[in-house]
Amino acid sequence: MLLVNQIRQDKERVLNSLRKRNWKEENLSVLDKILELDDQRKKLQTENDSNLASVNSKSKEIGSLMREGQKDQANTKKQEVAALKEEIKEREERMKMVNLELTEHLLSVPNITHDLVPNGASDEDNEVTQAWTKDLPQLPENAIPHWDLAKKYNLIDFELGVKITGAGFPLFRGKGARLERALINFFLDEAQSAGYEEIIPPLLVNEDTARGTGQLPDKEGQMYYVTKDDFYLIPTSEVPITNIYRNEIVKSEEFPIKLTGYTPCFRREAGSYGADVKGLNRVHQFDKVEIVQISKQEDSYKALDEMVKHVAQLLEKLELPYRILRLCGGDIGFTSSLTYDFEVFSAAQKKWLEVSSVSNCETYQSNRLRCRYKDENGKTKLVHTLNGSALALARIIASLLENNQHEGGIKIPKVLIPYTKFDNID
RNA sequence: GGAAGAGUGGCAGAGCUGGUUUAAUGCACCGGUCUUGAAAACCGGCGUGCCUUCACGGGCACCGGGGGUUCGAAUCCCUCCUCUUCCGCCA
Repeated sequence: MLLVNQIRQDKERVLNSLRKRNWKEENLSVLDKILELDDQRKKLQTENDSNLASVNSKSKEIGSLMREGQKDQANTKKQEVAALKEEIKEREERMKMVNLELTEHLLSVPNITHDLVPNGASDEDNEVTQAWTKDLPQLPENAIPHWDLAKKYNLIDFELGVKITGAGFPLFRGKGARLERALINFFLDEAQSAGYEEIIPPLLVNEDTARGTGQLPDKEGQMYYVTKDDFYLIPTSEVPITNIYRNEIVKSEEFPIKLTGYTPCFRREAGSYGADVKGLNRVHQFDKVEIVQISKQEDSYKALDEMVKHVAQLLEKLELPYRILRLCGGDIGFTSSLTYDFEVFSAAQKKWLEVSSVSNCETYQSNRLRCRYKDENGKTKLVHTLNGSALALARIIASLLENNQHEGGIKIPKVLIPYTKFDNID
């Protein structure tokens, strides 16, 4: 959520950002509406505070009058207070309405985009900032897509997943399960070497937490919800991990904060059907190792670069062909200022699959989280929050299986062999 | 799940028979005096959010969350959450 002051002081920038996100001109007036509501809010509060102050002082007077036994005068004062209270009640009612409407509008405004974010309407307009310049893997004509490979080598059983739960809940077994676990451990070890502290967070979160990172209210339908206890299944470990710092004032010596965590991720993916959901391309439950950084405002883009390099290096080590995209205004997430996506080439499907998304949310999340720090002048500032996948497992497995298939099975990349304890799947 | 007790500012800890305590005191922390330097001692500062002010400053709210009683609530009532202890159940 943006601060009203960001809109007030830098309205042009916010407007340009909304245009970059392809907002219709007629919807841009929401900013004026916000400023107007904020003015109303301030006016109401000033009036109300002075009434409250007057109630406070009169109550004190009543106290001393009572002690002196001046009952009549006290009663007169009491009546004055009663009148004020009527007014206060009425005004607070209005303040509530104004605040509600103000928040509602603020929530509808996405984060301000970074200048580097390219214009564009959809994922086709994303800017390739690092293309794959070497040859793409060439597979023979009869190359097998990963869902068939998974079946052939008994690595993943999609039908059993359906039986046990439903579509989109794959069951890993044997070397498939082992490969999954190998990747998790490999990613966690790499993150640890890069200075990230490992976290194993709860997989269910409460409403405050879901609100903190911006999943609520607008992405409500994307999360699984446990009605009996009002918990949400996490769509990514970014949610519980970033919320560690909800309502905190971070001490400056704690920076840089670098956290990593492996968790399963649960996504309802309501409304997405079709070719893309085949196999592991889009599932309701998948494993992911996430990296999170919480930084001072001036350090966040350095941190973003560092995270991008970290992810790139993982893909290098896995020997997977990848490219890096800078998301355009039409594709970038609501809460992000600047996002880099990583896509891996899955050679049998002949498709680029998104395996990581690294974002700087600047103060958009921290405003909601109320996560702050003191700068060198002792001024309280909102932190910048960053998160990135390092990496999402399902699609990595998909491309690993497809790209590394050969006559005698599926070859395991060298870095993983210490983890899998086998070098080939057959 | 049942019973009892408790939740106060970074920590400790008073207040909890409602009104000069709208939060004492100690520790920690920051600044100063003293000192060659340090310690000790002394003096001062020391929460968050919002409103107002060019500024100095002033005001409002917050004592686990929410609601209520009252002229006035940390203090009384209701409700939820959390923690501790005991019982039950259970990896």
